[in-house]
Amino acid sequence: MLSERRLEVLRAIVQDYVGTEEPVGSKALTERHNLHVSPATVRNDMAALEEEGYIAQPHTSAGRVPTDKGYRLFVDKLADVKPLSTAERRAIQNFLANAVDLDDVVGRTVRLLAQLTRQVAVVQYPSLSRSTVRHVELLSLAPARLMLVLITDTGRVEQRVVDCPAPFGETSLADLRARLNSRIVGERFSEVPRLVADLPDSFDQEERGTVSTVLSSLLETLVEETEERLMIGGTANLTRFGQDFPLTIRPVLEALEEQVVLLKLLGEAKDSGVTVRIGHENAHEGLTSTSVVSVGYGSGDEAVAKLGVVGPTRMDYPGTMGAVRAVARYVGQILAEN
Amino acid sequence: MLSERRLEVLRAIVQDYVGTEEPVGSKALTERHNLHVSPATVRNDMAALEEEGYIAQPHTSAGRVPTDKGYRLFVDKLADVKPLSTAERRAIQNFLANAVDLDDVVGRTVRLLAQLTRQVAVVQYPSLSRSTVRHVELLSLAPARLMLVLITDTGRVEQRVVDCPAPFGETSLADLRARLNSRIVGERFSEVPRLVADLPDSFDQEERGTVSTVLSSLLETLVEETEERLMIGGTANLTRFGQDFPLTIRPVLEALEEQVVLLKLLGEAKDSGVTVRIGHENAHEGLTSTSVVSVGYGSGDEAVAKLGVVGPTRMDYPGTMGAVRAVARYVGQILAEN
DNA sequence: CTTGGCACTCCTCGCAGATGAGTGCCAGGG
DNA sequence: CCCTGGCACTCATCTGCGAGGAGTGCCAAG
Repeated sequence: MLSERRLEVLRAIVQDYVGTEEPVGSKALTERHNLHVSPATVRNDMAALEEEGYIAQPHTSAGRVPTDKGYRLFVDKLADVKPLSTAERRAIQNFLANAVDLDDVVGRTVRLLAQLTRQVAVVQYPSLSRSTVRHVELLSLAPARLMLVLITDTGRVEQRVVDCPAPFGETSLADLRARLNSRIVGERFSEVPRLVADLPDSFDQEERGTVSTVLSSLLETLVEETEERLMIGGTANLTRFGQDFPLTIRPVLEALEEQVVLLKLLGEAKDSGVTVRIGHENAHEGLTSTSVVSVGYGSGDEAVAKLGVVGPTRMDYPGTMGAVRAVARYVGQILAEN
Repeated sequence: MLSERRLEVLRAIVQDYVGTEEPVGSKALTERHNLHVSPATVRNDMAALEEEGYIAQPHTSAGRVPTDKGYRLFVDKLADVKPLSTAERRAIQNFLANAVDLDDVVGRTVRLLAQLTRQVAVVQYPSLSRSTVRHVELLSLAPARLMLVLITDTGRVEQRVVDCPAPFGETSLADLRARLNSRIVGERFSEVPRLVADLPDSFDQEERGTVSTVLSSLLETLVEETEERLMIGGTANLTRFGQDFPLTIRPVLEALEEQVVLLKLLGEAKDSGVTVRIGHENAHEGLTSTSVVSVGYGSGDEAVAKLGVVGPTRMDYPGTMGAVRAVARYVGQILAEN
């Protein structure tokens, strides 16, 4: 186990390195922090920390740099989430409150996060699977062609065209529409399959085919369109990474374009509380020199989606975590108000 | 006026520079192209071209590099759009044909363009203003609360919640829905205001208020949501720019995040034919060292939206123009088929 | 366990000279 | 009149070298 002071040294190293972006030496440490010990002592501590793998030196006779393991210890034990100032909080609330629809909410959230953290922001659209049904609409486009429109409590709309095996009268349609809505409005998506299973039974033989088709299309929408959408922003902040550029930035940009990768990344976050994945903890190859700070957000107690930021492992973790948490909270509020 | 051979020299310079990314000298030119003249002659021509402002040298005793003006002449007079190979065409068709909905079409188009041109691709969603109405749906959410859903012929769906001044019965609602649809289905958006102007008159006094509210909400949707959406991709290709990175790439990434900027950029494109904006011809400051190749696309003869790519001024114009044109054509076909 | 001292490593920076690609100009030839 | 070879000149790039300095590791003493 590391002594109290050694942890203090590690904390100081992380803070300094994040601030200066340069390897930090023993002398600078004693000057900038009140450690009450001499550089030589710090050197011994550093040697121990290096031995344990928390810090490393780029080359002999250079200062030390935290390793992924060092950052991990830092966020787990040494850092407190830094709450935002009230001014910032108010700014967030105002900015989000002006959103006019779901797209706008998500768009504003992305911009906000990117600006606050000066990093790349990723926001997932409220997931269908955890939402509830606000309304289902069936429209007749042609005698044997329907359009199915699904509206969620988070304001999302999904639509899909259904080709029916046989023409379907307006009255039957109205009937189906009414029965469908009475069964599933207000229910969670995951419940829907169970709730509609026996619906075809109550229709005439000849209509049953169409009803089944519509239902399977509905269920398909539920599953398939659970395909999560997301929005990203602040990619320009990647240019602050360092100057050894193309090598670093390229794979990150590539990863950011792969929605699958991002969704997996966000998916790994815990439902509640801020999750931090540091460097090599990220499975994806292009992101081994970045950290991902993510958190779930939702209109109620439960998370309906996640959001987060992607930045260099050398980032201001307390500040970033604070910003991410605060933004998630306010987005949740906004969604709840609709 | 420049002689035939001098134009030939300019063409050779552009081609070589695009290929090698390095200033091209007189000797290399004569070796790599069959100009049938000596380096000394080429030097004279180059001096003349420089005099006219078509090329420039980064510093004395370096090769020449085309200027924006040089590229302009090149694309206007010296370059033929390079058609894609049949294999490429088939690949495009297959890839696009598998799209399941509008989002998917646009998403695939972006990826396709980015991959073909190895540059940043920008695709605008089919614009509402030039589309026609496929269906309007009115749903009752609460006694005095409606949801308005608008479906376009290009598959786009816009929805909006309307708060009514007074409760509105189901029968009146069905009535309004039917009349609305019979008037505007199949019509272009720009026609809608005229077509629905007198609709409130045919309703009872007490319902008129709600009808007007709904209609104005509809018109608002038409105007406001003509707010164009777009999708971009292939930003990772920016890393191929050069190595003087942060300076170049940063403003470009920033510009790409400003939808307004991009929309303006695409908006400047002609409706038909490929438009090329080179370097400083782009109004936006961050894009003065990039070129934008754009083209309109649509399901019929008329363009409903635009798409294009953003890349360094030093780009393969014939190839890029060919790819952009081809992709636009096939996207148009796909949209027409729905 | 802490501290000051000291030798050592090795990165960074600046400078000088060599290299070489590329140019501009000029005089001669078709 | 245009093309061509020759030639001097410019200037960015590369290389090697030495000084400077930050930072370390180790040791012996408090």
